[in-house]
Amino acid sequence: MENKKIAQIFQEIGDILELKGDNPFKIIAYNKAAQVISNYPYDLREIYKKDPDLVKQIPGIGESLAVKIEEILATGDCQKHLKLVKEIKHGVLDIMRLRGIGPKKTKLFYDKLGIDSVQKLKSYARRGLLRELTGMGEKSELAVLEAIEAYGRLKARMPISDALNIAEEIVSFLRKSPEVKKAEYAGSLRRRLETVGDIDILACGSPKIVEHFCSFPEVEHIESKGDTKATVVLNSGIQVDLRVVPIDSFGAALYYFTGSKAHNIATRKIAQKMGLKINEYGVFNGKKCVAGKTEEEIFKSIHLPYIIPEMREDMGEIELAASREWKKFKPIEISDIQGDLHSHTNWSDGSLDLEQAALEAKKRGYTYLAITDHSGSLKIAHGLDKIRLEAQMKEIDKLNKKLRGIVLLKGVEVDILKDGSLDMPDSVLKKLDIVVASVHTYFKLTAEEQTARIIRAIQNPFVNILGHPTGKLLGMREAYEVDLMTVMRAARARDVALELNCNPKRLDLNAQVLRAARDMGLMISLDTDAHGSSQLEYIEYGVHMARRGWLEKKNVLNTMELQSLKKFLRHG
DNA sequence: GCCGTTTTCGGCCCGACTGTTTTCAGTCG
Ligand SMILES: Nc1nc2c(ncn2[C@H]2C[C@H](O)[C@@H](COP(=O)(O)OP(=O)(O)OP(=O)(O)O)O2)c(=O)[nH]1
Ligand SMILES: [Mg+2]
Ligand SMILES: [Mg+2]
Ligand SMILES: [Zn+2]
Repeated sequence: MENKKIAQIFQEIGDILELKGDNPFKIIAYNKAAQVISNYPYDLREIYKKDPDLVKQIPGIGESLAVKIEEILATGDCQKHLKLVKEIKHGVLDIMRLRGIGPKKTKLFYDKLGIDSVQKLKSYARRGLLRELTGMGEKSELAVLEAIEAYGRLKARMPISDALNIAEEIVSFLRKSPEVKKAEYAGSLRRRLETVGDIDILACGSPKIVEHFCSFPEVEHIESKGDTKATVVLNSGIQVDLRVVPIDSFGAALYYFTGSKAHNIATRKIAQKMGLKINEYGVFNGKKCVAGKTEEEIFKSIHLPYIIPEMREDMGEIELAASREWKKFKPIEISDIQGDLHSHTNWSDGSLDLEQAALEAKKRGYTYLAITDHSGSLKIAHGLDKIRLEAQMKEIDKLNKKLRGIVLLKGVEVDILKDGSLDMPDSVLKKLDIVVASVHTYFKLTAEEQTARIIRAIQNPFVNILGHPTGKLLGMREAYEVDLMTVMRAARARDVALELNCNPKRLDLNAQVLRAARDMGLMISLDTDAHGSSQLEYIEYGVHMARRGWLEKKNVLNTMELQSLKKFLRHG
């Protein structure tokens, strides 16, 4: 998918134009285009091939940017970008990315002192030469040094699971104070983005809350602090933003702080057209506040129904909410989930035995659980060979006679070998209730090879689900190169489902892919890939992610009752 | 550079904190 690269080019054009002091609204246009393209569900190359005119129908892409997209698709880059990159030293972009240093200061340092790298900046700051510049002083010079220090220590984007626990801790810490009437986490965390840049927390009550917040034991230092907001960095290097507003503004502030920024701007524009103004304190008609206590009120004031946080990305959700389609649209809920179709036991690299696994599923109110241990070629995972898998099948049959209220499905997570064949003979696969096929090796194939390999695997008549379809590990390993759209069409044609792997280290399938799947009627299976006790809980991450991809009950395989599920698994 | 049931020109979300400043620019959420 080249969308990411195109988005990066537009983002960099925006950054350089900003450095040069170009028209701020042009810069906004480039930034907006980058945001839209990076969240766009479809491969722009495919869209362009289908009909070049479709590209400029994407909101935020006009004539000029459509031409540049065409150029990038054809040549790998565009002249405007190449020219701008030549005009600046690359080090100045690094300077601009330092916290508290933006385009204006970066330009000042370069124009007046020829500073074109973080290294040089540090040396000038140490020698006290920055404070001489107009608009600079001792404090801002020190801030530059601190920003350079912080650059290495500050945590980059992290998987959502790394932030969730600490966010909940901070929220309960705040709630202990009598000053705090309400506290919630917001931002990308509340939208359940798979990675988050920081933790955003909203509290309602008096300005004293800010002090209390800064006294949280894990706070390493305070970046900024006022009556209504503060930014701190924890010992772990995680940044936490607090926002404090009066209780009557709770809904407006939660709405503002949940974002996304693009969604906020979009609905603020709608309000503007209606003669209203939305900010974090409420919706205003002149001086009069017409909404603010709840998020529902805010939506109502601009004639929109409530949109769930997971969808607020300004990627069409506002248009959907305003359309007739909305009545029929019901995002999937956790209670829709009937079972789990990918789990491991101590027969391979899991820790529970079959019965314990079954009981955990039953405890969740599930009616089925598929046991899908690894196949033999995965030695590190103690994969099952044909003999042991058949032995396990017998055990499961026996156990199912005994179990009440839960059915174990006999399955395997069969390894996809390098050539796309499967690590288990068809004669065994055909006896199973369910087959998950996944890639665990040879991540470095070319996109063409990997695509052909996976398609061959899912063309096996016994495969039901393609496991962790991109192989990415959040913050650890990139997705392998693969033409996912082609894989998805092949899967759709053969009634194979794609897995949304709910393990928080993976969250493999993002919102964009899920939306594409939804549009083509491709089934998605929300699988926890549980390897031990309590890991069926990962389904929560998956349901949130599914909602980000606009999935409804009907798009998700494991919302089916056992009977219809079995029918689907038999391919009709 | 994008966009349009008021507009094809003239707007483009709105506010808090910091530091340097005699009234605000820069940066960030
Ligand atoms: N109206 C408006 N709201 C903003 C703006 N910037 C940020 N916000 C709101 C929406 C964001 O979701 C929220 C938190 O800001 P963050 O910078 O932490 O972004 P967010 O949490 O969405 O993503 P992140 O994972 O932290 O990068 O504040 C802005 O320029 N305008
Ligand atoms: Mg955030
Ligand atoms: Mg933030
Ligand atoms: Zn697995």
